[in-house]
Amino acid sequence: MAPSTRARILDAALELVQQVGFTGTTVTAIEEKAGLSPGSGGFYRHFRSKEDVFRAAIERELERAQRYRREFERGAVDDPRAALSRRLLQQLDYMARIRPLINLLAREHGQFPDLTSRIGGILLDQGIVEEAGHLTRDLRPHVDHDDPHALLTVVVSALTGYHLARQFFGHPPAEVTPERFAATLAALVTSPTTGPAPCARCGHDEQAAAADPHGAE
Amino acid sequence: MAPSTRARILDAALELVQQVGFTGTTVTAIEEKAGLSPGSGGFYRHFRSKEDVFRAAIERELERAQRYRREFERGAVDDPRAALSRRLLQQLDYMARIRPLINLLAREHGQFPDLTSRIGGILLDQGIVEEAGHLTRDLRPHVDHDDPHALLTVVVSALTGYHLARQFFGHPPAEVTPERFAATLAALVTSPTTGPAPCARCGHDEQAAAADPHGAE
DNA sequence: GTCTATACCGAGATAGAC
DNA sequence: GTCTATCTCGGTATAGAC
Repeated sequence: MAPSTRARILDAALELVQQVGFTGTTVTAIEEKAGLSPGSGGFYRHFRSKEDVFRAAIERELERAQRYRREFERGAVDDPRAALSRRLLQQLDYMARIRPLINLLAREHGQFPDLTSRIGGILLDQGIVEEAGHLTRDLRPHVDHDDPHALLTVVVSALTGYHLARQFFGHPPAEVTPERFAATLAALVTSPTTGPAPCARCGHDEQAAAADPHGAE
Repeated sequence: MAPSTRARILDAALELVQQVGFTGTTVTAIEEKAGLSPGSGGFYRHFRSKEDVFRAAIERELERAQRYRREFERGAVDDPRAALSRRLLQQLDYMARIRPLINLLAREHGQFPDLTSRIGGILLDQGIVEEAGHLTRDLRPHVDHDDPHALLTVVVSALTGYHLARQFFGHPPAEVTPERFAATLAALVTSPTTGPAPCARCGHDEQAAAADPHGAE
C-alpha cells in the first residue's frame, strides 16, 4: 500500500532534520520532498507547525525503537565470550536502527530539553538497565567485577562512542570493523580484572593469596 | 587587557553556534552578545559573513586544542594500571577543554564536510596516533594484546562515548564519576585478555600450553 | 486535500553619516 | 569603528479557489 501523505511528510521531515537540523529545515523543503508543491501551504493540512511535525516524527521513532528492542533474541550462552560478542554486535545493530534518534539527540539536545530527557529515558532506562540485568544474570560466573555499574558504563560508552565516531566521520575509527570491535570488547569484559585466574595445573589462586597472605593454602 | 571586539565576536559566535547551531545563530544575536548594537551591521567590519566568523572560531579552537595537547605531562609509570587510569582522566579533561570542537562536530558534521575532516584529522591523527605510541611503549609488558589497534579503538570509543553522554544528558551515565570510569577502564585494559597469566607458584603458562599442546613444558 | 496567491516577519548584508 | 537606515530575500503561515 502506498504511504499516506502524512507518512511521507513525516519521512521527509525526519530525513531533512537529520541532515540540516531543525532550524535548517524549511517547510518548503519538506513539502517538496513529500511530493507536495513547494511553497504551497499543503503541509499545514497535516501538521500545525514545523515543531509539530518534528515532535510527531520523534514519537514515531520512539515507538519503532521499542519494537526493535522487543525483537532482541537471546541466544544460548555457550561460550560466554562469544555470546557477549554476539550481543554487542546486536547492540550496534540496534543503534544503527535508531540512528535518527541518536542523531537528533546529538544535534538538538540543547534546543528541546523535554525531548532530550524523553529520548534519554527510553534509551537508557529500557536499554541499559535491561542490559545490566542480562550481564549480571547470564555472565555472572565468568564476569566477576567489583564495580558492575562502572563496568556496564564502560561497555555502553564504548558502544556509543564507536557508533558516533562512525556516524561523524563516515567510517569506523582506525578502520576497525564492528566484528573486531565487538570481539575485543567482549574479550576485555570476560577477563579477570582483579588478578589472574586460578592456575590450571596446580590450582594456585593468586587473587585469594593476595587477599589472605597467611591462608591455609 | 580587555578583549578586542574581534575576539568578543568570536567568543559570542562560538557560544551561540554551540547552543542553537549554525543556521540557528543570527548575526544580530552575535552583535548583541558581543556588545555591539543589535541589527546594525557592525559585525561586518570584522568578518565578511556568518560562515566566515564560524570558520575563524573553529580555527582558533583548533590552535587551542593543539596547545592543550602539548601540555600533557607524562608521569612516571610506576604501577601501570594507576598510570593508565591517570592518563585516561587526562584524556577526559582534554575532551572537556575541546568541548566546542566536539560539539560542532556532533552538530554540523553534515553541513561542513571540509571542517569535519579537518577537525577529525587533528583530533584523531595527533591525539589517537600519539596515544597509540604511548600505550604500546609504556605499557607494553603489562598490556599484551593480539589486536592493539582494536584495543585502542575500544579505549578511545569508551572515552568518547562517556564524554558525549555526559554532554547530551548533563550528567554521567549511571552517575558513574570520571574517577570510577577511568579506574574501571584501566583495570580492563591492564588485564590479560587472551588467557590467564603464568602461575605465580608453579610457572605454568596456560596460554602457551593452549598454543602448543605438545610443548616441552 | 492540494493548489495559487499573498501577508508578514526576520535575517543577511550594504551605504553612508558620525 | 560603530552607528542609523534600508534593501532584498527567504521562510512561516493563512485565505480562499478548485
